[in-house]
Amino acid sequence: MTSDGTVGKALDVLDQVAAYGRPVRFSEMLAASPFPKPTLYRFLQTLTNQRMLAYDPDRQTYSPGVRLVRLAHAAWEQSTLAPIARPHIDALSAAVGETVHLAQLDHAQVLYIDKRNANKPVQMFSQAGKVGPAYCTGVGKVMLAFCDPAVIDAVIEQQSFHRFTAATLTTPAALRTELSDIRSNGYGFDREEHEPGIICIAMPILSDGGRVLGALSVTSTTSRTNLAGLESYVPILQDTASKIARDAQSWSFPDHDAKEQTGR
Amino acid sequence: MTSDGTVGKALDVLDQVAAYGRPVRFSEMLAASPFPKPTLYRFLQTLTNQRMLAYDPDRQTYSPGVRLVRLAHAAWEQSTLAPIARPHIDALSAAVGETVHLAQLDHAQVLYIDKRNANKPVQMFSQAGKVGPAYCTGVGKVMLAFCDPAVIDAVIEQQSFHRFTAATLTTPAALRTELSDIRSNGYGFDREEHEPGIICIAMPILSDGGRVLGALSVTSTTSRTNLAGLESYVPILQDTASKIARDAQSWSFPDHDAKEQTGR
DNA sequence: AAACCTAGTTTCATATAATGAAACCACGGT
DNA sequence: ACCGTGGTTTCATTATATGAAACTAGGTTT
Repeated sequence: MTSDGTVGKALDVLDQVAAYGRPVRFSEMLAASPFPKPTLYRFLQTLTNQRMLAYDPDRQTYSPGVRLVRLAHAAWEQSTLAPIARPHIDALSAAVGETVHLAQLDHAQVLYIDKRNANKPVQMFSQAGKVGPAYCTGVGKVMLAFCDPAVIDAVIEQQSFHRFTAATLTTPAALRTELSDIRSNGYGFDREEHEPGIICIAMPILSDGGRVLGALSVTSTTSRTNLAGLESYVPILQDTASKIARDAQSWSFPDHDAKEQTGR
Repeated sequence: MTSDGTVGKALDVLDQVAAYGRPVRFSEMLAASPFPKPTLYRFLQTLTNQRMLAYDPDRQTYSPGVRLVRLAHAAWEQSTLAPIARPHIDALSAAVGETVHLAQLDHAQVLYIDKRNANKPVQMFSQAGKVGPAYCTGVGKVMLAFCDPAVIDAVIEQQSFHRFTAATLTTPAALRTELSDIRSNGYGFDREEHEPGIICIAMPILSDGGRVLGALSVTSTTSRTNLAGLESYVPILQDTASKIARDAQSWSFPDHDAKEQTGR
């Protein structure tokens, strides 16, 4: 499944660099790479020439390159809910005065697409582009809950179920009952499952056909409110989600987790 | 120079998709592509499998994929000035109350890395990740002015010199004298050269060695102020730029436009 | 200072993967 | 039923990626 052709391998290398989250040396990568020395070396050269990577000659380190930022802008504007949702998120943010997140599901992980801080608007890549675990975030669980059973199985398979807090759901079984609850409610919570003191209410964004387009959430702290307090946002969240879904409808959305086109 | 190997070609295809700025059909791309039909077809398949592209089966269109957003987040955090500059930009924004831009030079174009909106937001062309022309933006001219002569020549070579407004500099000669002025002043302006009514003052961010790290600018409109008014921001801009440069120093920055590593 | 690492770079015969002309589908129109 | 356009697949040919081994530059130990 993974790695089709030379291009796939090169992109794996790119992912590997990105995964470090810091400039990384050749030897370091080599140790963790399935590729032999010269192969890895050439991939890094090629990617650097293409400015997908940036090379620091002093420290001899590689990091993700600026060309990605440019490409991502196009991706963000065309292939995510963000541009459609923007006005609705703005309105929601103004109404609730709390941190608002917009997320989509990408490859078994939650990808944050946009964000409004309570106080000041934050730029797109400062938070947007960040990924989080699907099993212990409000948006993650809510999106998962409304996916096809087959997708749910596949995604659960890939979760690490790392315990972040005392409340983290750490077993597939616990997660499945939670998903079931979410399906009957129509929305879900994060009960300090990812960070202590941080709670949120999350609402799925569903197309007419019931397909999951994304999710949005309002986040707060236990010091400011509680789950019941967050629940008062349900109407406005539902309203916002359905407006986004409506607008997305006309746009006719690409299927991000589309099955491979070819059976090969 | 362009296109080293299969990977380079695939990335060219990716760029092509991104350049359209909208979902694009296979046949449309084929018409504009140097590749023969099956080759282009396979590149699109590979990129789609890798989620660098998103394919809409209904409309049979391709757009940039979400994987890019994730990768770009890493790039933004590691290979741009943005994380280092953030606190300083925040302070600057608060002090001047106008739109503030942070930009870097990427491949003869201006890449906007971060942005703070004015209290009173004016709808404008720019956003983080967006690119603009180097020859008719404040940040572009200012960065170019302090580049090596060889780089200047190369970049000027690649400019389109499209006339956006009456004030746009449309010849290499005009641009070169402007750059010379900027070098002696230490900063530069955008005199409605890109958009009518929009003016800005731009300050380069230079390392100790005099290398161009990026630029920042304060933008306003002719209805609110004039060039002389913007000039009053020079001290705070200089201060901000030097603080960013100082912080970047310790970080030891990758060279984005590094010469190719190998003489081949 | 000679010997010896270690990390990075280059070579080159071989294996592998990309290539693209042509053939093939699928479907909407006539 | 026929044609035509747009998309997909085949397959012999060719170009490209591959990786063992050899090499080089710095730094470290004897």
